[in-house]
Amino acid sequence: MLPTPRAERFPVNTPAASQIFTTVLSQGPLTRLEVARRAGLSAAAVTKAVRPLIEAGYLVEDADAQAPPALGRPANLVRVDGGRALFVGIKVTGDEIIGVLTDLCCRISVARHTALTSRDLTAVLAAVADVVQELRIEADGFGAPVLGVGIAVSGDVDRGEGTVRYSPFLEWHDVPLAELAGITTGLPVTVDNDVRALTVAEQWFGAGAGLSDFAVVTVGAGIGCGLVVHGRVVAGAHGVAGEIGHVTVDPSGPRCHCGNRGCVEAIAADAAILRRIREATGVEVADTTEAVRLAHSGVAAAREAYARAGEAIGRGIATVANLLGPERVIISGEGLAAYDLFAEQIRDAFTAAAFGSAARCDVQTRPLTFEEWARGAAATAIQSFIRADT
Amino acid sequence: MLPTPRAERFPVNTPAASQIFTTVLSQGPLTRLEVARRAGLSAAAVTKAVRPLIEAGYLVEDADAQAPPALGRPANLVRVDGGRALFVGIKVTGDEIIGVLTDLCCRISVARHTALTSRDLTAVLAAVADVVQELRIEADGFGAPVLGVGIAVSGDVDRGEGTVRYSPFLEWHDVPLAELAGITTGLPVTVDNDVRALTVAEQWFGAGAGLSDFAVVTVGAGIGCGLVVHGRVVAGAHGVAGEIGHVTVDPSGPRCHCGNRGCVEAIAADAAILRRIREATGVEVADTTEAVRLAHSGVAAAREAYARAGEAIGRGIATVANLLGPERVIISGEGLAAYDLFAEQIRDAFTAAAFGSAARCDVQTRPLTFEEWARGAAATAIQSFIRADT
DNA sequence: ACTGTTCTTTTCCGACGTCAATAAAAGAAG
DNA sequence: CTTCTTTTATTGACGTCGGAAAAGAACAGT
Repeated sequence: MLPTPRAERFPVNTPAASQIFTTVLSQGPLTRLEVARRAGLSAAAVTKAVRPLIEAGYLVEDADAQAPPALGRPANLVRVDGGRALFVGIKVTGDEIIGVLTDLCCRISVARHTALTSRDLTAVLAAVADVVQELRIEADGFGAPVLGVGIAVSGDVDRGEGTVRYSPFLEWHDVPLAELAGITTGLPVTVDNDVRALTVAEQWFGAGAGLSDFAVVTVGAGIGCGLVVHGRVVAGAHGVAGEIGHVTVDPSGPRCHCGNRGCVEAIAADAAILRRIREATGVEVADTTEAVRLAHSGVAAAREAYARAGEAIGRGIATVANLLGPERVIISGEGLAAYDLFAEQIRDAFTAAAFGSAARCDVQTRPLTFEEWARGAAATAIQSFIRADT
Repeated sequence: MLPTPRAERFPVNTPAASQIFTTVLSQGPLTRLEVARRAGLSAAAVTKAVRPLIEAGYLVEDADAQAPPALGRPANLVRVDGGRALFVGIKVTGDEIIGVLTDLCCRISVARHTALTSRDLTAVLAAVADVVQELRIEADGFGAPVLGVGIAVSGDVDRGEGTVRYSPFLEWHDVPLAELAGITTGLPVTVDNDVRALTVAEQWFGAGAGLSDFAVVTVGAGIGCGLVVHGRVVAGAHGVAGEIGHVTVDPSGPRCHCGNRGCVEAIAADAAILRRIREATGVEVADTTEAVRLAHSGVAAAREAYARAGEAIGRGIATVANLLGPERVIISGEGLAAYDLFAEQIRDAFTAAAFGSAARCDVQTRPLTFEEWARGAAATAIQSFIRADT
């Protein structure tokens, strides 16, 4: 977001034009008329907005257009030329930095993992700069410029300011990360919360494309949730939003690190599942892979732990659906590796707890590799580049 | 919303102008410069938008401006002339119709209650027409035209279409109420869900003025919730939203009419409190007035029922705060008559269950008479008249 | 009276998007 | 093969909206 020297700028500033570009970006190849309809504009406006974008190389006409049973003049499909520009997305965790290089359509071409030896700001900054530098070298092979960097951090992040207000994992307070990383990398940097970044990726390049109200629920080490309401990601007045992990599902349940009992996260997060298996069997379980294996081999305690987790998640999703009435909920995260172990419970608990037609909400799952978190960061960088506030 | 013959129209159509008017309407008398700041526009735009509105009589310059310690040219305050136009708000319940006459600033001048003998559509329509007619006669005394009617109905209402999709109390399905009532009254009619209407009233004329993210929680016969996110009332993709009443707070709690156990509504709604007192004491309690009396006179079972209700409400509010991070939550409804009986529990449960800085959310209470529901309906009519989609 | 300060208005101008008309590109009909 | 119909894309004129900048207005000190 910072003014970085000689950075290439998107050749469009009007709200309508950036909305048109966004529509093409997220809703695949479209005819100009169809773009006009979906963006609520006239066909003329689309024609006028599209031309400079084609000239600048961001849009192309799809020559090999599939011709649906057409009457009248055949339509010319317009799509984004993903290869026109590249972006870097970075996910910072407590002990690792994951970087990806994506094109303008947020397709990953290269990924890099780097272990983090220290959580000091300077160490993280250096590691980030290293990863960005490596990916820029890779980028040379693609013949397109890298136009921005997105960094995703868990915790309380002010994207507008580009600061990390508080990160429990990194133990940072009020770090102006966008500015600092902008200096070390020489590129425009966008910083956002990791779950919100993932939500942006779904909104523009995933299962949320074209929807104005949906939710993303991540299952894994923690239980997170990104919300899109009225077409915009919810940020929360005080930096807190989407804390589905701390919705109470059982006041007499296990204690959560937040101090309450029976939070979704205290039942369905990886550590909670491992703990429950240990408490039931007395056997220490190393990691989730092991836990999944146990469950699949029929160990009752493991199966039961996953069933309870599924029920908690389903209830949490129902709570979101009851309050916001989203069109769709996308369940994602590393925890989905065990999806078959709790899919049924999620669905049953959701259906039972959803009120009235909130149950008509479409609940989907989407597998998630760890690089997807970094891809979310890239999505925020793309969003900032286009500077669409939608 | 229907095109009604010779209805007076608001002399403004541009988004900026209606936003300017809305800002003045909801944020009291303001200087033009201050309006510009809050609306994110230039001072010139405000001057240009304000003039025709003053000429049409909707705005006036406040002559008796309080002059704060001023340096430089004194500011001219602009405010809405409430007396310029009148609106009718109607709340339809299962057995009563409440109508109010308000001015443009949504201040009630007259109220009318009419018992409903039948829930048939024709009977309700006739009663609505009667109430509107009576209020229009009253309106003659104020020398201002009645410019619209708002009707609030509980259930699934499509405000855009002006239809009641489903109302459990009235047993209506897909009734085009706005159109029908428009014919019988000869005025433009807006139909909306009752809780959302109340939320609009708070957003424009109440404790939500100027906020872009807040929630209204109503406590009484049911537990409802209206949400404003990104400056707009949440309607829900399937007509369901804000169902805080069916957030589960205790999976082993009392059964709720929705089929689940331990919903907020199953613990904190009027009937739930009465039932709990009856089950604990064996004494049949007639109504909430009686229940409050018992609690005030020290009957332990009654006090405990209210305490539990407060805890459930506080947890429900915390759930909203954790998911959406609103700036403020406004607790309202007839149930507040017993506020002193559960205020402490609401606050404690909220503080305990709110995650991190979500607890910084400002929780307020606002007493609510039954006419306020009708006032909410009037607010939707005013909103439609100005046709601001904000 | 003059200056400084702040609010308000005016004038000018560029930009944006719609309207309506026109061109383009097919298949269908004769 | 020509002409018509249908649908999509483009063009240019036009009106409008809102911003920038400058001028004006209204007061308090000095």
